[in-house]
Amino acid sequence: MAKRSALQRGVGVALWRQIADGIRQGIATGLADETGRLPPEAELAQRFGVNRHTIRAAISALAHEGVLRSQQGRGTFVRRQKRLVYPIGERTRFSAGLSDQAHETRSEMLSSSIETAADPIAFALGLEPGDRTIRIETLGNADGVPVSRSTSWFSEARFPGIADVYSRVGSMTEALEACGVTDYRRASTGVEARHADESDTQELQLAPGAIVIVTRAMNSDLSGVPIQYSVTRFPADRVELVIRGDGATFEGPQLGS
Amino acid sequence: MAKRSALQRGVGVALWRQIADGIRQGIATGLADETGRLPPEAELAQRFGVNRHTIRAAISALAHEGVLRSQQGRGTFVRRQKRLVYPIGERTRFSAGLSDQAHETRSEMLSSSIETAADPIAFALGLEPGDRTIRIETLGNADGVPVSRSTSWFSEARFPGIADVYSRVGSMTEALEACGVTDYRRASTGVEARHADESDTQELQLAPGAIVIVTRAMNSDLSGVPIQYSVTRFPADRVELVIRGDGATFEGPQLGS
DNA sequence: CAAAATTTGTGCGTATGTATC
DNA sequence: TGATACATACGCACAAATTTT
Repeated sequence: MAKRSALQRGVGVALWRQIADGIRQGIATGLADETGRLPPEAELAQRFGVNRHTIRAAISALAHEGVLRSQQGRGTFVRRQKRLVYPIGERTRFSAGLSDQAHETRSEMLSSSIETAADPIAFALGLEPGDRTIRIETLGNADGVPVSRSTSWFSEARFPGIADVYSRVGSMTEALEACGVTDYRRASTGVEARHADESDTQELQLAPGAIVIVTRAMNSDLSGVPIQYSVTRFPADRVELVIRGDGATFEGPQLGS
Repeated sequence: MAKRSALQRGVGVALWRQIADGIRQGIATGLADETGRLPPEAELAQRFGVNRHTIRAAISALAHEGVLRSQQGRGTFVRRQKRLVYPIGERTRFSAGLSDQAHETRSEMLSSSIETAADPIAFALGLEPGDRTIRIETLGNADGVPVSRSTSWFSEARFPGIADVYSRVGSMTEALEACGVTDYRRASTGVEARHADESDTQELQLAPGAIVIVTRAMNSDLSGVPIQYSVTRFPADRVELVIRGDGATFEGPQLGS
């Protein structure tokens, strides 16, 4: 077993939170045994070099977050084990990529509105500043757990009723089909990562200090005309992106975790 | 300007660090003016709703980190403004993608070693467990700032002298060429994000609590035979990935930052 | 079935870090 | 600069639930 990375004091991040992140990370790399049971608090305390109270604070945070569950006398157990793999490629779609990894995947529309296109979005969609766009907010679930939170823009002139259709069918692919787009492609995807802000922690049910992966995506129709610009936030501890993989993913080593 | 996200007390992350992260994020979205000057501390204190001491602690941390520089009587200034865009596609290469964004990009070999292939890497490279691999550690720089930290594995049988060649030429593409690989393609890329650990903070010169984007990549030759497996860590506040973009990237809105 | 060992839950005192005023 | 309040972390002790002997 590799030596656990050293904790740092006095850097503005409490030890219990660093440990919570360490445990969360460790779960993916064999910290818990095959039954999902974590080592006892005393052992974790020794391994991390802290007091048992500090371990308990970390576990308490993860339990509150739904990652762990403790039982007096029995131990502490992992609730969810694996990360979802979200494939990104020319034919990226929400449900198609996840349906084989979870029992139930659902994309739900939260709200929609009409906006005057500001500069960057107008440029991305090939509109004039001042043209009207439809903005749609969606939440992606896998087995009841939020795994993505998207904001999408469409040209209102081209897709006037897309919000209504989408709210009924719950699938972007089907909604676009109903608007005359038989097929579309992912033209480009930007990827960033940052700390979750307040809206992330609420909408994705995250712990404060959690990490979100942010993608900015352009979808175009087959003739290359942009049809959709969207910004999506993924919880970094529940989702992993895979680019141009055929769905298979190697379980490579983590390196420094 | 969107309302700044509320700070939270008692969540294991000190206010000054939350603010430091907020400022770091805000720099990318117009917190500083065109000269790179930040609003005065008093104004920041009011905007974040904290005492000026707390703002000073945040600025001090960012200054120590090299992001800001304060001058008595003049103000506080941003040192680096934009994030590097690291393109990922079929023909992903290090220097080619960055050379137009920085004056000097360099990839430097830190060390190399010979390892017996463990399960996941052997599988990824199409080797038998027990076959020998060459492991190469590299650091990517752009204008003197670390922007990537990679660990790569190759089959020793196929590329016996690749470490020596690479350490001389400083380019993976050229090193592979010298070993008979005229061209190669990125077969798949896995993307995750996590907090920086101790080795990240040292090797990439990051602040504790910073975020790293981790990619796990497979490169194959033109006949589809895997030749390289690598794990790369990028500082999330210095680098942004773009997938299958032609290099152009839209400056879309950040949404919740 | 009973006793011992294991493991989580709780209480208290103290020292230090964080944030305000 | 101090004074104050709260959060964080430690150390020790013991209670309660569960498993093992």
